[in-house]
Amino acid sequence: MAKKPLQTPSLFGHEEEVKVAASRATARPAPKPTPVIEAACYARVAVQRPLRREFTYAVPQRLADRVQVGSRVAVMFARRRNVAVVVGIEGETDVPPGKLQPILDVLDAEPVVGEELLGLTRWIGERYAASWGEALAAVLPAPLKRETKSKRIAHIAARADISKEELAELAQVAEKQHRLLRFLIELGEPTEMRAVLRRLNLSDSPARTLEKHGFVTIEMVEARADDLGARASKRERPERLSDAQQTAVDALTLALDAREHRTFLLFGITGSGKTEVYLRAIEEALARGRTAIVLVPEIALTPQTVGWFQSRFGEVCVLHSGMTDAQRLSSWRRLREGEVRVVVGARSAVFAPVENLGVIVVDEEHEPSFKQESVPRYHARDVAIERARRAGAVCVLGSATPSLESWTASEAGTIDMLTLPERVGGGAPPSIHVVDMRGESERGKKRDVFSRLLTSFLKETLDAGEQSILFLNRRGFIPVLYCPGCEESVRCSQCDVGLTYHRRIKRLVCHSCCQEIVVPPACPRCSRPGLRFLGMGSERVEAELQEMLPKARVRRMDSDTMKRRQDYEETLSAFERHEIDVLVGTQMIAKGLDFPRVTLVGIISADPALHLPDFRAAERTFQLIAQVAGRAGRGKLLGRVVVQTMAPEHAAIRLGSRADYRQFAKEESTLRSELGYPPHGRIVRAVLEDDEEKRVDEGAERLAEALRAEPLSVTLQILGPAPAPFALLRGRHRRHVLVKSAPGDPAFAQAVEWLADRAAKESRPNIKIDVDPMSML
DNA sequence: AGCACGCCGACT
DNA sequence: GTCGGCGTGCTC
Repeated sequence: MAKKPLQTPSLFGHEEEVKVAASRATARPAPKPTPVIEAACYARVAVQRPLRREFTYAVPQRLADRVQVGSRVAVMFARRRNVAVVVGIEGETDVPPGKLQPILDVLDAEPVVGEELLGLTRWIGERYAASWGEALAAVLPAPLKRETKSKRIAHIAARADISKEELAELAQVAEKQHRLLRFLIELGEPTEMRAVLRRLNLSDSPARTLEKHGFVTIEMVEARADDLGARASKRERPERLSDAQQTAVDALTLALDAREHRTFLLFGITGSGKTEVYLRAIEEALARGRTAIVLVPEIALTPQTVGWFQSRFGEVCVLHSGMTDAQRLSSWRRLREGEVRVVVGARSAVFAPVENLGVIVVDEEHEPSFKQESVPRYHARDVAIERARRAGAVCVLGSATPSLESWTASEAGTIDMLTLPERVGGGAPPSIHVVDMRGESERGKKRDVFSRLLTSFLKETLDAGEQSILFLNRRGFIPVLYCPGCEESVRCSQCDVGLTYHRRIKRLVCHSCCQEIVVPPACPRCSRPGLRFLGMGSERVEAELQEMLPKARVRRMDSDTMKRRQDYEETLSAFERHEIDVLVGTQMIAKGLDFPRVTLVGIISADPALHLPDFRAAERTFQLIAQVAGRAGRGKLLGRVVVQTMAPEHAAIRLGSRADYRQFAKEESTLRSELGYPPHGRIVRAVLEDDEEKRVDEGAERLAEALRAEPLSVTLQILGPAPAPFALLRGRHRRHVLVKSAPGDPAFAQAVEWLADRAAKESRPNIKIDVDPMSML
């Protein structure tokens, strides 16, 4: 379908050629040849730049019959050759002829984007303060965003035999190179250079110098990643559904037949059979000749999940971040051709180019990973609802712990609620035990990791030949190195984040920028000795558990031990085969794993999530407890859950442990409404960043002041400027300004517009606009 | 975002 | 005297 340009591009593609030509041209005074263009008509075009407007190009006679709305075209833009998307065709233009440029080529025989996605991307641009072109870029698979076919990216790796002496010498003369090299040695394998440099906040200059001196090798490789096949995980098609499931399926089918848009909240506890409802809804859509999109959180997009859909529907397209560009392109084409009618994927699959959409499922709709944290900062759930609305399709939001936004909408009747109140296939819900850790320290005995109750449960479970999962949302051995002198913890000089001690490498690590330092003998701030380790991370939990239960087969699963996808697969299958008795892990093990022999789940501490500087902290904690608890007793065996906390009276923990969502939603909703937080209002957040503190301070101050002076802000609440929760991140100082509005206040969109314009005008400090932020971090 | 243009400090 | 830092303004 997508046609290649007629003439073969050079080895490096058009961009390079043009760049050379342009830089040569700058030597001469007038680089503009301004030929008179015979225009058949004019095309409005969106480019992938943060310019919130479109540009007009002349359509030459020879291309007139090939230029269509939704086609990709090649144009000169800002003196470079670019791919753009035609968003409109006009008979005339008021662009002065001197500025008008021609369309150079049409890159597709058929438009790549249909009317529906064109409208949707325009909506995204407006809603999320992005340009239409940026929103379109989120839709198109990477290869279609370039004119040349393949993309090569730089990978960097340290030489294998670098000596201690070489490293030590480098540390003396070139600090940046040393930091980079140490990081690469630790990684041990070739890694995408851009990502590494970004992580360490370095330019490519230290990397090039290291290469010149033979410490590292940099090579250009084709983008490539692991293939995510489906695993033979069938889900039997039950002959009968439970009454609640049947009611839900009937409601969805009815809506499908009405061919009108409806959004449903499918509220059902873990194990209540939500997946079967999705599967039936998709069956019904397919039976009516329509198509389906299933969105799941990235972390839940496992071969197992894919398998459920594949075994039921045969051909299913999968879209996820681990795929190569070529794989994504091929999935995309098959969907566009109508060859495959069901797609399962993460966030961006909401843009799958299917026609005649019947149903969009958003599973675990409360998951924060549905919010994209780069431009365009869209929320896939909200985009799904909007897309379904435009397509006259049914949207199903599924969750055991819905976002307060969806819950409130269903209570208000904006969306319809379907409830699955009980577990299908029997299986009693687990018993939940909250342990107040303030009562556990006893005559100097170390009980800060395992309470007496959890200890005895762990022993019993092991003796019974069953499995346990221990959860702690913190990596490392001990998270805090604390100075009693100045009552502060040792923090990263670049990020102002507390450093975590990792025993394996015997160093303090910043979990934000990966910088590592040796443990200082005295407090870096007040230079008094006597630094103390406080608290715990997953590494320490693992170590103490092994000490306590020497016979138990313990495995830790966090981003330190699971560097690659296959590590993850390997550990999970070992756990499934019961070669592991206790799995210790972070966030990674909280979701979606389904093991029938797990009868004990322990949350080592529920508190860290509770203290995040975020108005959703309580909601997150509630969800976490409910989710982790859902891992216990998924089979025939009875499950037990232990939740350890210093704040047992907190609503999130009190109600989370009883899985009383309704009550929690009620209490939390009241708190939010008092403060005007979502869902009782909307937020747009401006984050200002600069490496000079004074500049951000002043910039943030000016921005808040100017916005407050605008007439549009009379109904708005403008908070700040304040230091952002990471006031210093990778060496950049951060401030933020929050704008809150009442629901439905038209001033909200105006404020977004105002901020977007300002962000476009000012480059220092850099301003980022996040509409409906999911996190303040 | 890129990228070119244009104006002030440390090097051959 | 020039190379090169980054502030400013523009992109049909």
